[in-house]
Amino acid sequence: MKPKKEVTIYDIAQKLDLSSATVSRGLQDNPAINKNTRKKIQDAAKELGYRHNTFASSLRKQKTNTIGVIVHELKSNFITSVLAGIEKVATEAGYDLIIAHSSESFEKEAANALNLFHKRVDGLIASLAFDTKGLDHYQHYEEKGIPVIFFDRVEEKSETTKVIIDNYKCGYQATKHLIEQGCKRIVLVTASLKRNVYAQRHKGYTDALFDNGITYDKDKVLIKDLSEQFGVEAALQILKMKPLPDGAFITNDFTAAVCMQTLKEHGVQIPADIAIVGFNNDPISKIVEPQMTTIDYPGIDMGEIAARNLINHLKGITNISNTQTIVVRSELIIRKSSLKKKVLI
Amino acid sequence: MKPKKEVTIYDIAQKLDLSSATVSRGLQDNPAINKNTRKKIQDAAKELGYRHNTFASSLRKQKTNTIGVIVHELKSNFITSVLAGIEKVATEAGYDLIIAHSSESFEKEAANALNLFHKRVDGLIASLAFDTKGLDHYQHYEEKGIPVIFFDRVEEKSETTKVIIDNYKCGYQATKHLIEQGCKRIVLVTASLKRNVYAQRHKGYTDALFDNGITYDKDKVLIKDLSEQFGVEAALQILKMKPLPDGAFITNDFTAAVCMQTLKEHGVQIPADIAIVGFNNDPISKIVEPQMTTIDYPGIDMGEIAARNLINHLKGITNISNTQTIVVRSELIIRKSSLKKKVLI
DNA sequence: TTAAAAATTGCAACCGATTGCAATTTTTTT
DNA sequence: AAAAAAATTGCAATCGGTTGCAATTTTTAA
Repeated sequence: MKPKKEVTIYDIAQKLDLSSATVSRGLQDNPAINKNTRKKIQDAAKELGYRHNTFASSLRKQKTNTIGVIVHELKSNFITSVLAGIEKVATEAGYDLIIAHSSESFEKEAANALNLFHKRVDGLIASLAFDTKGLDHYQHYEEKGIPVIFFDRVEEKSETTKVIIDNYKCGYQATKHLIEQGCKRIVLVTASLKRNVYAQRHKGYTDALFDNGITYDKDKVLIKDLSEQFGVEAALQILKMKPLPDGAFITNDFTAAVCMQTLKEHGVQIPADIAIVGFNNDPISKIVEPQMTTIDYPGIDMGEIAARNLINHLKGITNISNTQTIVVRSELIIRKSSLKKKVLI
Repeated sequence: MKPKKEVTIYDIAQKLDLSSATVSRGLQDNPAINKNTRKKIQDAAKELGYRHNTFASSLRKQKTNTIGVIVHELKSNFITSVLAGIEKVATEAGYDLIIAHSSESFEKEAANALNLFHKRVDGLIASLAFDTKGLDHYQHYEEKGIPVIFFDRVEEKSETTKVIIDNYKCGYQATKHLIEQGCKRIVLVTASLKRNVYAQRHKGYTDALFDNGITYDKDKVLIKDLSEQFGVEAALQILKMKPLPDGAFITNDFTAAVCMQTLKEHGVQIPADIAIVGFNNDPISKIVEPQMTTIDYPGIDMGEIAARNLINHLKGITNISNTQTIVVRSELIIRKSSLKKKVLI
């Protein structure tokens, strides 16, 4: 509660009888300044309790050393993994992070994008909201030449750099796996097909059905928001289907867990009656009973890759526009929830 | 890729043949400026694609309109709820957020505190890491008169403002509930007692035992990090105890879920053999089987309260130092994992 | 010992927005 | 119509650090 006056480079300069320019350089360890002088400056700074003024610096340098991150949701194991990856790389490279989340709202996403733009982030890493249409709200960035990298939820047709997984392959594999387990009536529970990840998974699903001679039935595709509530709803819908489906591919582990639980409450045996495959390899997938077959993909790696590419671009080491799309590995992890047949391992 | 020059108030001033001072005021809707002039300025700003320069403004005004948040972990449903609460209030009040997380490391927490200090946040909201000792790393803030509010994980003896729940009561209630269900050998699985929340819960546990004539047995208290791994370890330890415990209070739902799962794999019946109470009311607590009794407390409210108090202080409406401790409601939610006796509801 | 090269340091002009106070213009009052 | 009050607008300094270029000092070479 004693608002001391801030210490500036001028105070240091005065104390050491130097110019502010020398002090500024000294604090940055600029080799143009004599080693002893540098030491003296840094010591004096410590002694006086100097703190670097980011604004003054950013104002003059026209960059902030800050990376903006926009995610569609924080309450997601995948997203927090990605953030961990981004943070690791960014911290090592001396960049700060500003994290914003859109809560799956296009409006909030656009507002965040604008806000971070005003905050003059040096670069942006983003994952789109459910209902985000187009990338016009990132227009500003392009105009100013501020690099933007998208991950996971991206706009496929765009010319931007993206870090994604092969959602088509995942959808295909998951469905094929269910078919191999003998499933013939496979439900797909997913979110808006306007979002690339869900559209691709859906395509993988339909193609796998087709390749195995199973007719696609649009009534078996349930689309909503992948919330807890939807898990219950989906289960109830499935229960109403005659004949009862014998497999379900649910593109989110939490929703899948809730759905499975509801099905079980209604006397359905998993996997005997209905085999289930989730998506994300969330910790919850190992907690539910039976443990859930799911798709694993490395959030932390995606974060690291996105951040590293962005930073390399910022430092002029590489150029983002050369790297259009980076596909990260993903794999089907088979657990009990989908195993109708006995397997020897 | 065409780095246009930034538009400044001077450009607007020139275009409208006004002074930069008038433009600055006009952009802020300062009533000292003629209404028509204000309109003209704002229109011109839009037309030219002006964007406010936060640094210049912060540099001059000596404040950033930014609140720093330090959390011990992002991968936590509770924490993300708190963040949601903080964000809601902050956004409404026109404050931005910078979120940093310490990954339960004292060093990272201190580094983050320093970094946010350098970024000149107007105020700070923080929750301490496991092993954080003392509050010396927030010393700078006090010296500069920057308000800091702690939530959940706090330093009890400190004179700071805190938003917490009554962990003692929670620990007492949870334990008492288990006793009422007939448990006599109750295990406590928790984290370092150096952290207030765990110390208080522990005290509640011991007092509840004492009040009910049960001897405290320190071998029944398992302390570690509340990780997934620890859930397994705790279960194995419990299994080794002779006679087998008949109740367990595990101060984290995820750890509790893993522990419960491991116990079940070893043939233990829940709750018949061992009744279990968790902590947090994480979504997972409703997914496990049987559904888990747990302590619910409102992360979102805690976030809102913390943010609102901080902002009110910043605006001079209230003074933080008058409000030392805010205790938020919490309650025991009884589910099947602890019900040894039949209950009529 | 002197000239040339290298190493240090300082000058001064930015970066953009804000704001106390003065100046000017407009409106109201007498 | 003149004086006083109110409404607008502008002047100019300020926030603190950065950096191109010039000036000075030191070191090395001749």
